[in-house]
Amino acid sequence: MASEPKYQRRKEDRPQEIADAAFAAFAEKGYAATRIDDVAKRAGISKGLTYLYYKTKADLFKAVVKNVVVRRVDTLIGNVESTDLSSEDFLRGPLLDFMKKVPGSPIAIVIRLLISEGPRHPDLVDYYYENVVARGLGAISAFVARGVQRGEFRREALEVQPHLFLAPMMLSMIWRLVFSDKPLNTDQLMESQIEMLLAQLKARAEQDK
Amino acid sequence: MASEPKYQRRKEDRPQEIADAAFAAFAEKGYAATRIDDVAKRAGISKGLTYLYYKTKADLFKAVVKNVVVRRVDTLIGNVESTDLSSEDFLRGPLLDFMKKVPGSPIAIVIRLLISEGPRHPDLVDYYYENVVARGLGAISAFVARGVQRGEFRREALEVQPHLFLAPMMLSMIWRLVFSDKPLNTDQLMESQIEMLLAQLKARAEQDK
DNA sequence: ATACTTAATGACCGAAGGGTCAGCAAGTGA
DNA sequence: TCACTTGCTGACCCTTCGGTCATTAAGTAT
Repeated sequence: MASEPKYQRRKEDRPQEIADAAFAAFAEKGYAATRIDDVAKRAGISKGLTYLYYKTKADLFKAVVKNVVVRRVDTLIGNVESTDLSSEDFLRGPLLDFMKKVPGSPIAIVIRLLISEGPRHPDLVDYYYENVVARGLGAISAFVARGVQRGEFRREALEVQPHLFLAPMMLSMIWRLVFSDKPLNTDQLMESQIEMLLAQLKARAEQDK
Repeated sequence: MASEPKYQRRKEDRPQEIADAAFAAFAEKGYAATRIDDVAKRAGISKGLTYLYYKTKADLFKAVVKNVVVRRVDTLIGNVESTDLSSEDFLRGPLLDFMKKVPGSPIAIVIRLLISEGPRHPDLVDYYYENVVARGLGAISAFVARGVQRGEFRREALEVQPHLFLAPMMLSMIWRLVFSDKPLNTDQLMESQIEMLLAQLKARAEQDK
């Protein structure tokens, strides 16, 4: 009678599994309060194995953040460039949908980690800035510029800071992270902002300053 | 010849001094990474004394947050109620000034702490919500309602969520906490938002939905 | 001066947890 | 089937740190 093997060797899958387990643990307890033992238990392996694939806890942290980022951002930014909707419809449709999803997505967790641990991992902050923030803001700026070229937006639209699109999304994210039980109609928040911005982008100049 | 006394007994001042030292330490390293020894050293006392005034590290954390909160919030909210400026001037003046200051103030630090440690201190989150967030949002709502009563704002202004006023402030705060070295004209962000909101609040209805 | 109270010290304890490594056993090839 | 490589285990080490407490000495009242 063959006895059950105690474990399987799965060199290929381990890193991803460990990173996933670490993400779950960090999400629940934060970086500092997460024990490597927890991560290992979640991944169904021994503590020692974690150190075979990630030299230190900080390395693991970095892998987790990059992992979550690369998986999602690219597809999302791609949409902005390839859509054939009118600028107005795109704002009210796909962009708004995206923004509504973010506060409840893993991206929010990553942001929480960056806020609390960022100062101790400046290289990670740079990585995140370049690959997410700068690209995201760039995509919005490009989108507005295209709207102007097409004659959908007035010329002054170019001066609107792209950050304004994201501000209510950030507030919603923080709100959910901190006051998870207090109600807030975050969707409406973002809708209102988009409408305000649209009014701003489209309006023909009516008064000179 | 009288020898220097090794220390002075200053029962009255110690709690405040310890809380201040703890705030500085938490601000620099975060809650989990702060050692009670650090706090004691900053306060110029021994570790043991800390425990005479605060039973646990968590107690100290709570004292710090409440401390920073109570000192500032009340005066700020008072302004909203006692001003004699027109609603429009108040928005562009004192409110805007206040919002510009917050991202660089200790309040930002407290928010960072709440974001990272909140889930482990639900009573603190509740305290903060009731004494800062709810009151702040309430003050804004009351301000808008008064503007409507005075005929400065249109009736629909009542439906604008007060959170919209604060969204760019939140984004600016997070930005500075995470990307302290990347430039961003946060003042302009908040100015634009206020102008957009003013347009929204004042506008006579031009179209029915 | 002297006795007394208590703020303050700092050595110490015990638990926790990051990181190591000697050895085990799962897979592999002949 | 047997030798060999290496993914994997888990006991262990050692430092760190929250929290304690016996002791000291600063202030005070008489």
